[in-house]
Amino acid sequence: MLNLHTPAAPQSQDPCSNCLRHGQCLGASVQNAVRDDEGSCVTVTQLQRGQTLYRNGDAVNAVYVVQSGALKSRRTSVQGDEEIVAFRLPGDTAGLDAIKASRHGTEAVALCTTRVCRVPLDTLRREMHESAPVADALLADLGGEIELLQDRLQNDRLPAQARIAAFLLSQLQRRRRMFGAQIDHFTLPMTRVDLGRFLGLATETVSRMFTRLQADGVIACDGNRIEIRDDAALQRRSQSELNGALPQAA
Amino acid sequence: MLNLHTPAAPQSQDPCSNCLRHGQCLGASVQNAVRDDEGSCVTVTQLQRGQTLYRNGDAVNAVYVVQSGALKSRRTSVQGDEEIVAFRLPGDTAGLDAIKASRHGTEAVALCTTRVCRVPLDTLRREMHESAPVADALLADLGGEIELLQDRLQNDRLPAQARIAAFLLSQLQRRRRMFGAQIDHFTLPMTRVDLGRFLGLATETVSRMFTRLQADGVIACDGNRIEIRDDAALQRRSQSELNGALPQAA
DNA sequence: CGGTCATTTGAGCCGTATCAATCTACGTGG
DNA sequence: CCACGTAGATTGATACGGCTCAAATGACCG
Repeated sequence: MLNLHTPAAPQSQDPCSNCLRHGQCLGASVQNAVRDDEGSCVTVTQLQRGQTLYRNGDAVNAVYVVQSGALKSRRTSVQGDEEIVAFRLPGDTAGLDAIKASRHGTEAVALCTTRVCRVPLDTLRREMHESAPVADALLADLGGEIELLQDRLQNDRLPAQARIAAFLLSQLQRRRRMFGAQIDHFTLPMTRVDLGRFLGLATETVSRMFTRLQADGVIACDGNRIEIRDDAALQRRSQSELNGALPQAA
Repeated sequence: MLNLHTPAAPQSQDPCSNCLRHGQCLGASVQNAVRDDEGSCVTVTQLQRGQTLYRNGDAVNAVYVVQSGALKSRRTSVQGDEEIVAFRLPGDTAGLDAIKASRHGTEAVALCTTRVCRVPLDTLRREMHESAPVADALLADLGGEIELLQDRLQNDRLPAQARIAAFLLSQLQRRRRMFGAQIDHFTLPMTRVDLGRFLGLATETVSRMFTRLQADGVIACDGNRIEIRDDAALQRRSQSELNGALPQAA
């Protein structure tokens, strides 16, 4: 019951100054395009864990770029249970999935303390015509969303262990792009329950796969703190080669 | 081995005149926008069953709107087997999934004799800035692709019978939008094998589900000719209510 | 007429869901 | 400070849905 809806008051000044990805996102390109004309339309908001950014059925007034923290975009299935469409990490844009419809078909909820950069939709639509960089950034984000969903579709057809392995690899790569290629451990912002709802697996299965990957020495983990001990083995398992644990010659 | 690559020579004249959806697609809005300036950049091409429109790795030079017939957009999974991302029916746009990357990540193959309307990508990108209708049509198509993939993700988590039921309903609705609400039968352009690769089911499972739906009187079918005998029952089964066959009192 | 491809049906097995129990961490109120 | 309730995580036992393997049939085509 901790879904306080109202986000904290937006902070002014340069919205990109505190962003983990300043200047490399849809929000930044809009901000740059607008700056010439008038004041800032792009505002920054902070959410606490569990707070909702927008709900299913809300009018689509803006899209949101994650600056720090993490969101989950969720849907409710016909049977009434939660399905997680995507996790949004810094640099990702949430809300684009409703750019066709006038109302959101998903909800966005903060997984931890999260800063987002709010881009009004009318600004976006206007600047898309005025500014080539904005148009490019928008098309890139939309195309990225499509690629993401296609990859997810493929992933959902792999056996459970491969889904987990592929997920961990994608998380690892995200951190590496952000913090450097030497990173080999990180903290997952989501629970096992969320992970199950994202990957289409029962929570118990998720847990069992983590246990197995640990037992085989591929990863080490303490709660949500994950250490990748064997990249290559994880890679093999993500392609459902089940012999990923053995020390292989060539 | 019947993948003759070269499509038939494009036909000139008004590209929309023979289209099942003339004037209501991305191609038409581009055509209208361009017509003012210069000659037509939008060309029509006919494909035979099995012909490839574009391949994985090809440079993305254009997107294609289906005028009549049907395409499948396919990918190859890490294990090397075909996965069908989407079927493209008249009015659908193929090739948008690569709008971010410079090369296609999917292949498009004709399921039967198919006419497509080719829209060059540079024209599209240019007119997107010049013409609001083009921008709107493009955003709508991209948003539609995202919605489609999200729906597919949900569908892939339902039991086999529900996936088939939901698929048949979606096909039925497509025909009804095109030919009228009284339609209750149609011919599927794809094989059971394709359907399995689309829905993430073994061919045998697809076949068994068709058999069961027939035995229960929900549908009748002769090969790919499908008749929907009980809309409501199909609807119930698409939500994995397994009692869909019984005659129900409210 | 023989080859290939699509479809259907049956038998058996395997992976994952489900059900159930336990354990921990955490926050709340007595 | 402790008793309690709640939520997440882990582990085991069992059931079942769909995949795999196998075989038979029919349609189409060279």
